[in-house]
Amino acid sequence: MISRAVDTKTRILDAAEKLFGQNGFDATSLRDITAEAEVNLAAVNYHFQSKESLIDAVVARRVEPVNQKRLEMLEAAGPNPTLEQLLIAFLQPLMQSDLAQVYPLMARLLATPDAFLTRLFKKHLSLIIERFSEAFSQALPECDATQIRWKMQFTAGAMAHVLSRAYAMPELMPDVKFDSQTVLAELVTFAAAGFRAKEGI
Amino acid sequence: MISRAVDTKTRILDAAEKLFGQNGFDATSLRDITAEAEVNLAAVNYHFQSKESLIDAVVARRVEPVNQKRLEMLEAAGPNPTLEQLLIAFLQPLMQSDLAQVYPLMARLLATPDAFLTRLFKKHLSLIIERFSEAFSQALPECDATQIRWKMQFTAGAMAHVLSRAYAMPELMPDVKFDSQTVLAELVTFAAAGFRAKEGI
DNA sequence: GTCTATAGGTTGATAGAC
DNA sequence: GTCTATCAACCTATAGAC
Repeated sequence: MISRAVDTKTRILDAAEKLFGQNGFDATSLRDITAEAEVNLAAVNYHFQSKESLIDAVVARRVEPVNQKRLEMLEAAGPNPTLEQLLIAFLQPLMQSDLAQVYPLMARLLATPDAFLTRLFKKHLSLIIERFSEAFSQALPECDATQIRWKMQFTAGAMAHVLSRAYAMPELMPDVKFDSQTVLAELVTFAAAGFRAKEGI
Repeated sequence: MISRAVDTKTRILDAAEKLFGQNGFDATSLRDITAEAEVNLAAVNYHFQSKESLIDAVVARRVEPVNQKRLEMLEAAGPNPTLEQLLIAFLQPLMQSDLAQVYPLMARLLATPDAFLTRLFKKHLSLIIERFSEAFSQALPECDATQIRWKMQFTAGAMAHVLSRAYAMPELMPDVKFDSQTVLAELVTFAAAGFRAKEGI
């Protein structure tokens, strides 16, 4: 349930974030959102102009702080960061446990290749991808730019999959407790080894 | 365009496969499908009972042969397969280039955690997951079952992400040509190293 | 098996009172 | 800013003629 101690605009954002993550963007109607937020239907079109603008606002509210933290951690790692430092700077700001409620939304954004969402994705992430691919290339000078991009895609896909299944995990993996700290460590270990691996199949 | 040289039922499956992959399950209406297939709207409910049954049929037609090939390759690898052999047996049947038209559909299935699709996913993949997790555990005896499951999740996520972006890749990675043979090799190398990596972060 | 026609319900968005 | 009421468009599914 969405807290009533905040203004209408925030309640709409909170409800939309929850339902978009849970059921997807297409399957969530504006009526579902206003019912969850306990606000009037017309309030959505008053505060946001359209459903697409609402999606943009919902995503931007969560992505921008994550990206800022990523760039801060990238900078804090100094001029010659290790591969592990780079992976943590990229993954940790999103996989923090206090963002667990946002995992499903982020997973939808990462894994839904619709035209509008792809545009949104590029708008919010092209700078991050650029900066980190430079850093990865510098950390692995023997690896060409194409290979770096594939390895980043693999890592992002692994992360997206974990985020999308975070809540379903107990069902899919009954004896495995989901703990974001542990999974982050597992993923960093996995991806770091993958980045360092040379061709030879 | 869907070929007219096949029967109505197949034309519906072909059109649905294309549009579900392109625009998602929710965003694709039965009208979209019958228009693309050039058949009458009522034919969908005649040949399939409902939209959910249609989705099931569309998925089953492609997943079952892939799973059969996976089990064949697993068996053909003998009693003591290498990690690389296991990864190829899991990944190659789906990432074959002659299945490129099916990539978007498979990516949607893998990356959409809706209740109905999760049920579909489990129905078609639980046997595969069981068999391969046993085989991975046997190939990496020093790795406990939980870690094996995470590493499989990471690998599946990397694969799903590549499949979902296969057609968008030229746009997201302008100077990288998508070639399923090359990407398969890159992914096997990446994942094999990730599987062998020990904790130590 | 294939068609038309339509029932019955939902959707995003807006007009206009307060 | 918030509400009610409503529009026009869309949806899945089915009944019934051929």
